[in-house]
Amino acid sequence: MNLKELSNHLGLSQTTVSRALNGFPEVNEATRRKVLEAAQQHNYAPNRRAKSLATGRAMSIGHVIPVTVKHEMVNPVFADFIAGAGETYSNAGYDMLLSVVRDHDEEQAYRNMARKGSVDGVILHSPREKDPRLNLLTELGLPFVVHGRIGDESAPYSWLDINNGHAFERATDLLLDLGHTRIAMINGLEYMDFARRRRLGYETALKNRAIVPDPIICFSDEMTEQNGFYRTMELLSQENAPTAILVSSYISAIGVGRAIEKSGYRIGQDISVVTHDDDLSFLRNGDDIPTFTATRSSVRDAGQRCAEILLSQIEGTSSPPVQELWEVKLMLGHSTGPCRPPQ
Amino acid sequence: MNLKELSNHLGLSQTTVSRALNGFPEVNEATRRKVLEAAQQHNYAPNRRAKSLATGRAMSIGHVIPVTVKHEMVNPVFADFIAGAGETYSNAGYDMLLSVVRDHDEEQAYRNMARKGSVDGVILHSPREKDPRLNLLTELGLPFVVHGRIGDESAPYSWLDINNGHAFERATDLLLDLGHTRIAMINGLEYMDFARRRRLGYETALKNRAIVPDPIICFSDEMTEQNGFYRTMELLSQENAPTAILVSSYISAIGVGRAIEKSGYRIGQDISVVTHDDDLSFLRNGDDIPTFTATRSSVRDAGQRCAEILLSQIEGTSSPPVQELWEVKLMLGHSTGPCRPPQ
DNA sequence: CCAGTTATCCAAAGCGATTTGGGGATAATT
DNA sequence: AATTATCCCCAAATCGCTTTGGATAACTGG
Repeated sequence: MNLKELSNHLGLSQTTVSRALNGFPEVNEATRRKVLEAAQQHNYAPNRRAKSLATGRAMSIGHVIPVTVKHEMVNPVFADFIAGAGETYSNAGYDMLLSVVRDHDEEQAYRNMARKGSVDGVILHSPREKDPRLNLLTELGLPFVVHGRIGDESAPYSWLDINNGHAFERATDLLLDLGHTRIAMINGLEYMDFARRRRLGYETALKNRAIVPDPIICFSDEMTEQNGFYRTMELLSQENAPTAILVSSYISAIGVGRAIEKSGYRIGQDISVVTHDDDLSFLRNGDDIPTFTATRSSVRDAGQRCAEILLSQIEGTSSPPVQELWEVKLMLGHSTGPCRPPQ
Repeated sequence: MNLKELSNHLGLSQTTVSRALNGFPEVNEATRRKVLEAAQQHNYAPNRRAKSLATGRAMSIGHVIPVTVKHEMVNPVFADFIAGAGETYSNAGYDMLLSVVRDHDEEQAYRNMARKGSVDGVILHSPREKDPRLNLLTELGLPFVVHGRIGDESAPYSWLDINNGHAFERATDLLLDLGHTRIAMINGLEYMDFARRRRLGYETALKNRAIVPDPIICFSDEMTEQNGFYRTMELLSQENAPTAILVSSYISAIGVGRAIEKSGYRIGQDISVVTHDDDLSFLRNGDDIPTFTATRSSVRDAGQRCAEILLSQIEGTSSPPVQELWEVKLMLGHSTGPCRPPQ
């Protein structure tokens, strides 16, 4: 059933039917009712592609999801981010277009979306410190919102980020306050902006107490459970092993925990652990008292808010860029305790 | 740059330019070269919406991702499934349309996709034993492939499933062979077809050894880390506590492991654990020797294959339904050992 | 009673592609 | 030389919607 058939059936013009359905004022209320009824009865909904072509709006938002070539890995936080964003989209009548690509093909993916006109805007995921996609998208004239930040946050683009630096500075301070001085860090890939900022926060806290960061106990890699495990095994076998570990992802922290247990230590007693926690729906960090002491921020909420910002950017009239920096909660859990060096 | 502009620029008709780009034979090779060059140079690509409208093919595939109202949870296996499927789609020039909805709104989501003509086919996720979506999609005339199976697999629809029943029967047999007789099960929601089949496999194995399944040690719930943890704590505090636990998801198994450690037992020594493992990219179950003994099957491979089947269904000429049942590997890891009842 | 509104509706022109049904050269065949 | 094929190309219709620019009839106030 298409518009022509429906309007023939009703003995009305396509114009009137279209206007009735889209809520224009110049149509009699009685007619509108008839139209709406008939539409419902015949299960009619305007063809999306035709509508898009006529209005010039794709009514869909693109997400480019990179798969790392290195480990063929897709970041699991996307699941929750997308759950948040998706809800906002549906409510506003937008579709979500996903493009899953090898991480080095990301630029081309954005370029294609723009060329083919299949989206009205995009969310930029996993920003790097210097990210060519910033210029690319600006150049393409495609509205976008960055989940995170590019190194240079003074540029006039919209972003939503958590205060990674402050979060990790506080986390480090907490450990220092507990008496730990040899604090390891198992970070994400540090060409990612969030990881770089976390590292800076960590170093700031150390330097404030005149502790020189030791590269031997700092790792930067993909945030898998396995990396958490192996890096921790490595740390614990060192001569001057750390008494505390700062972790960039809850998933890695699970591996960290496994390694600590396996080595015969107890988390929170022999070794303290603080992790960042994206509050993933399938991996909640405890109920009232968290399993891991953590800096927590819901990535799902971020998805929802990013989507809102993007839609208002698209529908609003050239509004100024929105830039939001969210502070994170520091949740005290069972994984931290006073420094008590082994042996 | 659109087709009209490009053809004006070239001094050719739109017809010829379109045919040149789409590889039709009735265009001079010299002309075609010129057209391709100009297209490249002006960064032209046909507008997706216009092309779709003209051809009547949306060139996109829909996925409906349910978020459970209960725990606001999105199943993390989607990330990997979609990574697999996405690759197939891009290679074939298809887009992926994601619709994230509350789990009780799923039907409406499929219905909308069909009405609005925004997709050429869909993947049906998380099938139930009796699933109304089967009839719905058939009725809507929308090509689809089920990831999993509906209870009645004799119906003529395409599906790709792993042999859940056999997998869990083997897993249970393994535990029985190790001398365990009191084997608990922490399963997914049993209105889901996969969970039901796993339960049946488990019961079959028990009955073959004349053991009556005990409902006190069988749980059916969402597969979160937390559920794994709490159910295990519950099990271990029982009078006649089980010596082995069968788990339906690697994520829950992590919680199971945490509970076992926390209770002062050792996994694989005091308590044996076998889990199903979807081989998630961010949660690999060990390298050579798995952390957990597991029935393993890559959900990413499943995504890729489901996409292939769906595309061939859409492009092929009314081919018969494809039904594939994959056997899973049983990987021996560190989490199983001979029965050695505590105390 | 008449010009000026107001309330409703419609025909037709887009949107940007594909595709149908020729048409004019040029080459090949009688 | 006339006819037929073959090659290459084009004008125009089409997909299903929105939107522009009226048109008609009823209603208003002076």
